[in-house]
Amino acid sequence: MNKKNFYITSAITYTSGKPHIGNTYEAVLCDAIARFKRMQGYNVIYQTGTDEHGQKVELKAAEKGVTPKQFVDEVAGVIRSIWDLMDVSYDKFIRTTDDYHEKTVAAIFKKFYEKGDIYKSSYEGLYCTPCESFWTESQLVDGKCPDCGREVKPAKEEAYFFKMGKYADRLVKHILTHPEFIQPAARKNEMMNNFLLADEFVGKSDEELLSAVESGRLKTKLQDLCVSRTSFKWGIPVDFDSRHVVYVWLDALTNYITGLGYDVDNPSKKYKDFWVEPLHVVGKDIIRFHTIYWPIFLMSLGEPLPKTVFGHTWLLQGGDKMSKSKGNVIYADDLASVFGVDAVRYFILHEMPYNSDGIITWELVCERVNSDLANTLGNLVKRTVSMTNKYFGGKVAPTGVSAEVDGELAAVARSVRDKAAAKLAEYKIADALDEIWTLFRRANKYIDETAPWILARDENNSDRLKQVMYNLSEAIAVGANLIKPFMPSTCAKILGELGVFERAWSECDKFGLTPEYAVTNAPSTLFERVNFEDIKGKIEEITAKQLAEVAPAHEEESVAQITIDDFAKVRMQVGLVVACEAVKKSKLLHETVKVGDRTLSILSGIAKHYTAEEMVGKKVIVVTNLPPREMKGILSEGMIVCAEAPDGTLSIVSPEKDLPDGSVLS
RNA sequence: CGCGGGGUAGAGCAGCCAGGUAGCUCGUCGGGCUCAUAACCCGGAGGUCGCGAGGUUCGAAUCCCGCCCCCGCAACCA
Repeated sequence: MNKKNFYITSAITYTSGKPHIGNTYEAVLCDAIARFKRMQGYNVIYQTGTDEHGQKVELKAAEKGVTPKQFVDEVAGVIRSIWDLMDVSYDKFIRTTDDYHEKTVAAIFKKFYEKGDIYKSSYEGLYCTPCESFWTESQLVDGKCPDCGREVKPAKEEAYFFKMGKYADRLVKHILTHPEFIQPAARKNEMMNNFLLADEFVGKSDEELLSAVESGRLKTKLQDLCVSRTSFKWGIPVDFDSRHVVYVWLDALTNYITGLGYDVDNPSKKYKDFWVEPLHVVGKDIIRFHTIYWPIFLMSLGEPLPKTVFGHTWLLQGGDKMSKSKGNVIYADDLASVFGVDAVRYFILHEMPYNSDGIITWELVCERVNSDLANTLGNLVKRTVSMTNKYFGGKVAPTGVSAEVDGELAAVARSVRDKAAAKLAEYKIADALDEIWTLFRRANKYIDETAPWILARDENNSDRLKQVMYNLSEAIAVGANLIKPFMPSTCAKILGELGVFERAWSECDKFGLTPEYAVTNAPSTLFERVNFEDIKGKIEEITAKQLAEVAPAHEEESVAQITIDDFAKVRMQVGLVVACEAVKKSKLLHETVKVGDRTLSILSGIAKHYTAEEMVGKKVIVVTNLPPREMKGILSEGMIVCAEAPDGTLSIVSPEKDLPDGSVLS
């Protein structure tokens, strides 16, 4: 009776605003895995939550005129309500502002310091005082602060650093010897080559790397990490130096153990029981933090490393990243209001390819839901229940009058459980769902093969017909049990229609188990078909609402006023593009522009918007008194003026009348 | 010569690691059926598997070499 323990976490969601469908996907993905494991008999703790500290939160709160705490309370509430709406069965919802978390993080930081893994030094860079930000040389715009355009000056800021290098060899060795640590495996190379290995080791085989580690020859490019900040206050104070707050990533990552009751001196029983082979599910963009910094923090604490960090791909809106200013953000609650919670869960779990990003559009959701849920599954259940009522008053039991096709159906039903489980073990959720759907498809086919309506014409076939109807219910029951982790309420609904209870995992590969089915006499429609044309109006409303929310924000942007003299400093002239070519491996075009009697070489980042050929012959506006600057080894002697739409589309600006090049703007 | 992923039917993907009749879902066309939600079942059309009449092989989507294109990250966008 020793049930195995299983600990799974999603990343905690940053509380800067309402989570979109992509964020929600992660919570639902973890939920499906957690539910599946529970069904298989594990004791599961699934932890999710919110990441609430940091400068961005502080700024957003100030904008709204509330305290950071008030701000995160509200957003955390929204996030949690969406998780709840989506039936996310988390066991623990942690907030990084929870008192035990803050206390433990401060203690961990102190332990690192006492151990000598954290040391005090200073961060040097160019500082913009009003913005309280450090910038590097290359980030500056025109030698000034990229945010506010004011002067920056060299400055030193006191900060604490973590000695990452101390653990680099051990980490590389762990990655090399634990292939399951970074999943999908393709991500391993990315981490090694980009962040860990020094250049001369990139591309070497695992064997060579391993021997280099063993003999102490391995070099890495892992730098010490700055783990404290003094530029803002909204964070966990360093307890022995209260001017500093703990770096948000150190704060956030430790949630995985503080939520279990980890304590530097006296870890809880729960922690010891569940921090065994934890699974972290995270977006592919933050794999780096979870496979480099987090394991190193754990090594420093002397704790075991997670078994697997699974980096899932993203859900993209029509191939683009979602953004409010494009009005194309899709939220789980909007989708659920049209399609229902389980339909949305099904879509996001099913539509996510393993290796590449998935695509979501309202139209794709519509197609998928109609086809897989309304047609294949919903209609199957409905026709089965209807016929059972029509022919047998709703009650069927096995009669033993079988045919060869019965065996085929039963074989599929018996094999589905393990096939789905095998896919799920590799985190191939979409494939697991497909396995289950083969059973529903097979059942639809079985109806055609047995043609119950023909059997019903002859009283002598009654026992055969009864067996057929029983087999159908049984096949549906098996499938319904297996979709529980993915669509919990649909599972319950179907079993309700059939008038049976859930079965145990050990019985999900059995066929013919139920003694009798007594189906409902009023079959319901599980999933309504949705006509895409009918929801277009609703989608437009949602888009309009988003755009309306964004528009005022743009107007509020305070743009510093300038004087007419300031404006006069900028010399803009009409130019004629006489030649143009694309610059390789960049989004730059290299134009040769005739401006009066001068000919300028100009680079502009517009290759995504204009081809080199179409630029030739265009009249453009050029800023001609900028200092020349070199990019990609080519000198740029001016700037072509462009207008940018909210969605990022760029347009060059041309004089409305056909003025000669060299004409001056004023 | 930055790093990584990808290019397979109109769309979205699997197959590639362990070479051997090119597969799935949707769409489309035709047929069947009538229990059911314009559903369900069957069949057809549609693919030079990015390019190189390249290499290895009896045999390459799959392994090797060269090239092109797309997408992330990085850089850059005067």
